[in-house]
Amino acid sequence: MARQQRGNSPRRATIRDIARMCGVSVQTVSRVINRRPDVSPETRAAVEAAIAQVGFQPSAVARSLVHQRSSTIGVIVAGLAYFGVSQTLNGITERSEASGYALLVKELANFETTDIVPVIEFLTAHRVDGIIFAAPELETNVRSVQAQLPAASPPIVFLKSEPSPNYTTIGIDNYAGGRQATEHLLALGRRRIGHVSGPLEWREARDRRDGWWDAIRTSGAAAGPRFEGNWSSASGRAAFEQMLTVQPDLDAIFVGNDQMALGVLHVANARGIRIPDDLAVVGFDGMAEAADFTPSLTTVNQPLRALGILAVEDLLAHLDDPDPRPARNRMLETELIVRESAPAPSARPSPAKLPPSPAVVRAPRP
Amino acid sequence: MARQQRGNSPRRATIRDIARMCGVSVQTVSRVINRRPDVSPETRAAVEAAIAQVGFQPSAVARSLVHQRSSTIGVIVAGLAYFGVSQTLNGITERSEASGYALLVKELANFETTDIVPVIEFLTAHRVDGIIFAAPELETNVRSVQAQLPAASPPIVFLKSEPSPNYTTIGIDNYAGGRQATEHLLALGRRRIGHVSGPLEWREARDRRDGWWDAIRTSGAAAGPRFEGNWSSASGRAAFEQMLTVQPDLDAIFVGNDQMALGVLHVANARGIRIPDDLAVVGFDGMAEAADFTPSLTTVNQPLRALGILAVEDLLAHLDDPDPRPARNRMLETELIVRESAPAPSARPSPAKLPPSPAVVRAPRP
DNA sequence: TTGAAAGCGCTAACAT
DNA sequence: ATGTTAGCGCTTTCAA
Repeated sequence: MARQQRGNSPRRATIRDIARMCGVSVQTVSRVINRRPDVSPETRAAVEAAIAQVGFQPSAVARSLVHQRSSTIGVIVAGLAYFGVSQTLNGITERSEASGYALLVKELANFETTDIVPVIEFLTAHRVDGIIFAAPELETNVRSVQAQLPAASPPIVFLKSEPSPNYTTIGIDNYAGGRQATEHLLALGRRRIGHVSGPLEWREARDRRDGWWDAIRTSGAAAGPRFEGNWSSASGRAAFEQMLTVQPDLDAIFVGNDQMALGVLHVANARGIRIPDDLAVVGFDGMAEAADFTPSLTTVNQPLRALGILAVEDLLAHLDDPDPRPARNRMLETELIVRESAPAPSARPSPAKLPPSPAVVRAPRP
Repeated sequence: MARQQRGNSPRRATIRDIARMCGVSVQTVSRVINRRPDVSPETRAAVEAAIAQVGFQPSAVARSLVHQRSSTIGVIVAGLAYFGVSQTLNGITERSEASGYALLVKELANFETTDIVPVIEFLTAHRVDGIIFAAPELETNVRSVQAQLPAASPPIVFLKSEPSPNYTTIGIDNYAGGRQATEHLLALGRRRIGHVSGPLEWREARDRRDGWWDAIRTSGAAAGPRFEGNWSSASGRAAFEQMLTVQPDLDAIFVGNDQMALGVLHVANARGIRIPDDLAVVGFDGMAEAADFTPSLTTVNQPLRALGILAVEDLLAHLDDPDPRPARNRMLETELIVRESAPAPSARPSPAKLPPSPAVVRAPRP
């Protein structure tokens, strides 16, 4: 094992060292490094030999300084521990990697962080070529971020579902997803449909709740109970237990994410509540494990990786755009995955055909 | 909404612009930026006003060039979609953020990637101050990485469990964890203990299997069947189904991770196999959701976040170290979390006291 | 307290 | 095919 791990002590070779070693100018070395054609084969060989010999690596820092480009995308995240966030980051890394871009990742200390200026400034100071704001959309944070954007920032894509005329956004249609889930339950003939939501500071949580609520209202069914969790399975368990005390005759429940749904299933199994006969359950996220819950979970799949991939692609496509481009807004669709916890309506005849879902109607929400 | 999202078009203000605006030298501006004391209050005020006016941000790139430091840590990951990897990254971001370090993240295209040279070179070219190699440890990759380390690389910490005299490593004791799990099952009086392993190219998978195997051998019990999964719950389901055809009278099973354990529980529940009465199950990872599996899962908890945190701390503590430091090797302990799927021995009297676990004995493995 | 000069490592633009 | 000059934006001497 020849080489030791080492600090920066032995001064790193520079382009000038190589030039001296070969008796050529730095320019020639630069040409070799950048695979320019206008170098004689012999010179090229000599330079390459020298480079290999001393293990020279051109400084990307110096290059960035000259080019005013870093081949780096800044990513702002929060809550990497959450399924959605980490899946999205996964898509971002995958796609940026494929185009030779590195990621400069900054994680917000907490979700409520409204002072994002230092974070953005850190990234722009590092001259990232673009920024992806992938922190969950809270009541306050995104709007304030936008208001605070420094004058000269690179292109930025917000991963949020509220479109804006001034900023590029890519989001997932959580509202439609919530409706989709609830309409599925209605189609099953269920009429007492509860909801366990995520924390309502999260826009995702509010949108899903709104979808649930509007679907119920539209159907003419009575409002069901709603309790709030914090996305964890433990909180789903707690919320469901509370809900049972309030309304024991629930016949369906739409849960804001798959993990909380796991908690619901746990309680139901423990209490002998039969799923889906006594209680139909639909989750949200589409995590792979949901297929192996007991029983397997019907859920609304989110294209989270795609979200990350599209964000990078949008950025790459518009890196060179002149100033005040029209903002691009894009919304991705969810998809219902039907499993045992809320089977297809054909499996159990639905008592009445539901009217087709009319135009969106928003109403006061529980 | 005042400011528009914009490209790089309006040339970014530099320190020189500020200097001209204030009629001072660049040096003075630099002093203000760096909060040096030797600037008159009036000058400082004027400079700060100008900076605020044009939204000037000093270029971190230029600074890095001068300082030969980037306040950036390079992270090499693979399989961000996996629970362990993402949890560890979570710890890394948290800790580095706290110290003002940014993360330059590169994801390997796939696990088998043995040619990591370009990745390392990318990071060193960007003059990261340190590198954390957080890709899962495969049969081949880590060793080859170490052999290929470029001459002048910054300090590197390998997140792997095989200690090395030449490189700093931090790992989790998967072998002990596997033993721990299996000994728990033995203490429950189980004697026909199967194992669903992860892909055996992964060192984590091999170590856990070895722990299982050695615990069984040590106890004098007969070897149980072993099947290999790919960490997913679906693969756990498939592996367990195969296992049942081979050995239907299994009374316990140690599963290489919690997700595959979920698959096992799914099959058991579907077939009416009672857990833990007919079959005791122990998983590995300690993911929070395991508490809400049906039944709740006994599992071996891994300190994954701690792993990330310690990696960063090690790096930060040794950034300025001169050359060939003695390598530091560290191993973190796992912890058994006892739940319903394999309850504490007191719950059901164990037939015989097991001898205390003797020194490690490795034997040919299934 | 302030400024001038040199240089970090590289590339673009113009020589030759 | 190769070299020279200038400069990217900043900080570090060293002077004044």
